[in-house]
Amino acid sequence: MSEGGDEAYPRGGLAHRVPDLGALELLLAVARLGSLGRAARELGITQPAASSRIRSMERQLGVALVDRSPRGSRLTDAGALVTDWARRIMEAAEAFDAGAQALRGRRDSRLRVAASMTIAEYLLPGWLIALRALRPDTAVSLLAGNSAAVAERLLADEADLGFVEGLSLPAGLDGAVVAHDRLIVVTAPGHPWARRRGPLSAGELASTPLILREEGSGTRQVLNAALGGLARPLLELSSTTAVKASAVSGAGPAVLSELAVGEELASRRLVSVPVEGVRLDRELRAVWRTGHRPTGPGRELLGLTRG
Amino acid sequence: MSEGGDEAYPRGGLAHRVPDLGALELLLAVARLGSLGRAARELGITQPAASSRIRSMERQLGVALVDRSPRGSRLTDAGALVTDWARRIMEAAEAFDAGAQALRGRRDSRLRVAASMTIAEYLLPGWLIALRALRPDTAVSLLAGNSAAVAERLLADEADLGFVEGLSLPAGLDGAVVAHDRLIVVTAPGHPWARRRGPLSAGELASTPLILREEGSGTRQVLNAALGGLARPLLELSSTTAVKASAVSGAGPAVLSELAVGEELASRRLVSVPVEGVRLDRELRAVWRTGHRPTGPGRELLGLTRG
DNA sequence: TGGGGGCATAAGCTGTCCTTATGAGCGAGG
DNA sequence: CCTCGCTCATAAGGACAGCTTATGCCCCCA
Repeated sequence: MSEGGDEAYPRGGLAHRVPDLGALELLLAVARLGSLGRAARELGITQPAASSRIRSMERQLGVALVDRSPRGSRLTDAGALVTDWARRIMEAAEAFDAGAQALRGRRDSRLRVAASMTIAEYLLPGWLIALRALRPDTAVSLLAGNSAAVAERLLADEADLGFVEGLSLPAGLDGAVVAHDRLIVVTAPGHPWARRRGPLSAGELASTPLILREEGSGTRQVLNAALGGLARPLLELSSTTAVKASAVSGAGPAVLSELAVGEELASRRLVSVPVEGVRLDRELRAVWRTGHRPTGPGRELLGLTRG
Repeated sequence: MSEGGDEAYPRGGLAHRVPDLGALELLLAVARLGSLGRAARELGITQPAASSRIRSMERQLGVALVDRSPRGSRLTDAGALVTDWARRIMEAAEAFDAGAQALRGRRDSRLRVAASMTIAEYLLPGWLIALRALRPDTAVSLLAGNSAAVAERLLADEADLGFVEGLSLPAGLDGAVVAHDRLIVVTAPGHPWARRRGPLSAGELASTPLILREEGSGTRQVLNAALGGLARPLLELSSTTAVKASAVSGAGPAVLSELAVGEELASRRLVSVPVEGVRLDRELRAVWRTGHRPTGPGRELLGLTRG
């Protein structure tokens, strides 16, 4: 009765419980600039719009985010925390944007990149953000495919720079290693393997049912090759996220690319289990047509990946 | 002339170039379920709404995302990539939601947590997500503050479980180490320090101007303590993101929490420089009132953090 | 040859977010 | 002392995005 109607939080998807990207962007601007009005101006809206938007975000979250004063606005303690979490979302959005922009593949792009999936998914967006910071006017186009497709594009001079994962270099191409994609075995911290003394042997790994991506996926292929046979699936899931979620909830050990679980390892939601006697390393290479080492923006991007 | 008007991408903030969270959520559902209609039903909207929303997302991005057929919809190659990137955004949004929900701090929460900033910012959301997976009905409330405030809450029995960073345990509390917050020195891959043979000495670090958070920040305090004096700032910035961005763009070496740069290290936008002779490690502890080791949901959460 | 699942289109409604216009608190300077 | 300049809040109106219902077409299968 006396308990108004705002107790229960909104049902429905995440999107109804998390402020939209525009609101988060505004919050970050307020945090940085110290005033609603200045933040509004920076985003090209009016001060009342900003005021109302922040207010409705506070209502949605049920938390006061900014201390308003006649001399500006500062974040509350809770606001600082929310802002930090919001920043993570915006960083992911920035990566999305960088990738999507390249994917749009305008024909007038100054740099045409062809990349394999793992690289395009995990690494390229970060590189593109860095490249954008360095050379804001470089338009990049991206084509994603397997190693053979990447090689084909390069040889047909339809791409300036490629990225492939795999052991050998396709014919007609030169390359340089830019990163390593290491498959790792992970479990929830409560799993017996998390407390092992010594590393896992190849035999143990091969004989234990694992949470895996579906047959045919890249990581599954690498794992099969490394084990010299077929890995035994405990669960077969169609997305890396699903695999991670299962592992976190303790369903069993999973095998995943190291690139996919950085966050979970850092927060100890997952623990890495050492393995010996198996080559789970895979080299990720930048490649180009023999004798056509990239110049201009391609060289720039290459520099970002190799240091 | 002949080039319509959709060549230039929309001006304005990221929010105008990245689909909103609802659209991304829908895309993930389509990817998972293989049909627009099923995805619509899962999200509680109608099939035409889903159809139109996906279509406008494709228009916004300038890329076909799904192959529609009379027998369902599957992602295109580009769509799979976009979906992967979208998943990262949604994961960050999930962490935001978990944190914000706890921050709302309803009085009927079954588990009251008090945590220091670093932990609340980087680790706690992940733990809360894991806890939610394990015990969906556990309502958690979060209060963030410094170590003294956390101790005070616990001693006043206003919190069931605390998390503090620091060397010593406040009086009246028991605790257990759950993680380590290590400050690391990072540079852009092009920086001379990235190619060093041996580790950096404390003296070199102390005498080199660094990109740092502002005086008074937690990381700055730890750094000063470790160096036994004052670090020399090359730039003083007020957010971790700004520090990272400066370092990535090559402005100089920066000192940051390892937790803040996982992604950048993995993609080699930043490189970690080893340091010797300095204790940049800081232990992160779970704490509780002496003799009141948490039970129920608190024990559960503790288990997630310690394995 | 229906029936059912899939998707697309059209028309109408609603709510959100923007704008402009205005007012009120606080501090600095003539 | 008063006014200017900055801050934020409120009110009223308009534009647009996204939802719904209603429909149609396509394909497969029984």
